[in-house]
Amino acid sequence: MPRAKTATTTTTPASDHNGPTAEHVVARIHGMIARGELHPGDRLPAERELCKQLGISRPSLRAGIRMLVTMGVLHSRQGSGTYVADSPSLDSEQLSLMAALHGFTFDQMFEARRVLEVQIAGLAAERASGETLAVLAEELANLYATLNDPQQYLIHDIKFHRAIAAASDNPILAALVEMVSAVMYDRRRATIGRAHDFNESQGMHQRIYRAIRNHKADEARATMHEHLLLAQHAYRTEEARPQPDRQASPPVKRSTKRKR
Amino acid sequence: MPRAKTATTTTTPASDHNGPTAEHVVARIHGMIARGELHPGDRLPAERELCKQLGISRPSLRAGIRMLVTMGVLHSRQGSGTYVADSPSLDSEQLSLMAALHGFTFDQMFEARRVLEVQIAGLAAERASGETLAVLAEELANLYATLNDPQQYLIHDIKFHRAIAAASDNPILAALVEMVSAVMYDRRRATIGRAHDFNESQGMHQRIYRAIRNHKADEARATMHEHLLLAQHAYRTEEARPQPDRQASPPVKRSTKRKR
DNA sequence: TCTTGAGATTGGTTTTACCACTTACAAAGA
DNA sequence: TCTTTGTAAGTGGTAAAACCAATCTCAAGA
Repeated sequence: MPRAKTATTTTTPASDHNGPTAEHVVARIHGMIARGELHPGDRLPAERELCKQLGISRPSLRAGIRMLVTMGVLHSRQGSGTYVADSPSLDSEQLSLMAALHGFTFDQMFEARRVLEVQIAGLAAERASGETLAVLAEELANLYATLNDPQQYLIHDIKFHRAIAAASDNPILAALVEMVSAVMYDRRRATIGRAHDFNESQGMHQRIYRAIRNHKADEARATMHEHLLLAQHAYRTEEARPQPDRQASPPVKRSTKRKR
Repeated sequence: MPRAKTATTTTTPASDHNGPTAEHVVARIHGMIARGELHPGDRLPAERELCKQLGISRPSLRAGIRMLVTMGVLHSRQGSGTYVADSPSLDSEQLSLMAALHGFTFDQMFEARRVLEVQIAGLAAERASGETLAVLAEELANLYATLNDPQQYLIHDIKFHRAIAAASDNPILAALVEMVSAVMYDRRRATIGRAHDFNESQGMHQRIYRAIRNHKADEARATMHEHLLLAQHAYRTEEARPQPDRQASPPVKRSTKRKR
């Protein structure tokens, strides 16, 4: 009878996870941040000193720090110190790994993008300022410049969509888009070479940009919606094309035990 | 160079991270999962053996494993082994920490929820099956049962919204909702005690459930939209109200000066 | 004033050892 | 024969000490 997983989950995770020590470090630093004792850009005390303050060994402290680094809350620089992150960014790798683990389909990814980015385009149209519009225009130009280079075009495609998310002026939504777009990029760059024509895609980008610049929220949403549907269809075409082989190596030792 | 550092855009490249060793472990296991050599529920080789295979020391291996555990891809059980996660779940703690770090406002959280959950309610209405509807109905009943217990009501409120996300049949969207709702819970449980009446909220839940059960997507979306707006307003009221005292967390003291 | 290099400091890695927990299995009891 | 139980092996968790590599500081020298 494993615990019923009280649904509160995560919040104060004395849950399974690792031993309490590493969690203790995370909770402690979490508390320092929540209490306002640590701000973005601040430097933490040296490891050898901090582990004394917390009364734990250095490996344990490092374990906790490593978790926070993985979460994107801290980042360490050898020889310098450990600092509080100054720009919010969710690590996209975990979504990427989950995608590989649980076989997220591309249709699901595009659906998630539609849910997020259609509304975000509307918000961006309502709020975009001169500065964010300039970033958007720059990425639009980069897209034009790389129409004949699929790999580079894909990169700037992602950046364009992220710039729109940033223009929505909601860091939470921007972070979510970053996650989803990262896993998108990971999987699509494998097949992007088989794409044959970005003119249609780029035309949509142009229209989206204009709608945002002119503060036409409805038009921005509608165009983004159409764009994502077309992109989804384009990807299906890429995927259907002959593949340079990607073996799915035979199953290995599946333990299948785990009662848990 | 396993990770895609190319499309990291404006945000910190996340390249610094830790040394390459831990990253190497993550990339290696990521590859094993992507290649289909590891499946959810599988058990990894013992640490002492795995570190020989990878040609690194045990602490380094453990550092990489700890990162994957933090991402929710693996989970370790002392005395038993390390296993591949069997249910997708993004660790919400990182969003929670980012919220504390960068001062996400509640309006931003509710806006993110609207962007996500309104469309998700529509998807749920289109796809909800008998089984998922049963889960929804159960949570609805739990809500009724806890109308007089704010803390419990809040918990089931979150679970109800998560159940809707699950009913959308898109694990990516469900994972995103879990993240956002977790940080929501963390911050609202501090003030939920000051709420005085959940009847309005519960009426909306009832209407949302009915719309989903009857497969009325438009109605589900409209009702969810209205519900989230009302909830946002209700929270503002709670926040403004004097605290009925409940030791809970002391007010944030932001007096500390920052020293770069 | 600018450069430079030595020393101190910091995080990164390894090695070794021990502890706490879990599991499997075989011996003892019914 | 079946059940119980206690031991032993194996697992992840923690700790300590030592060393490596990158960085920073700062004073000596040009």
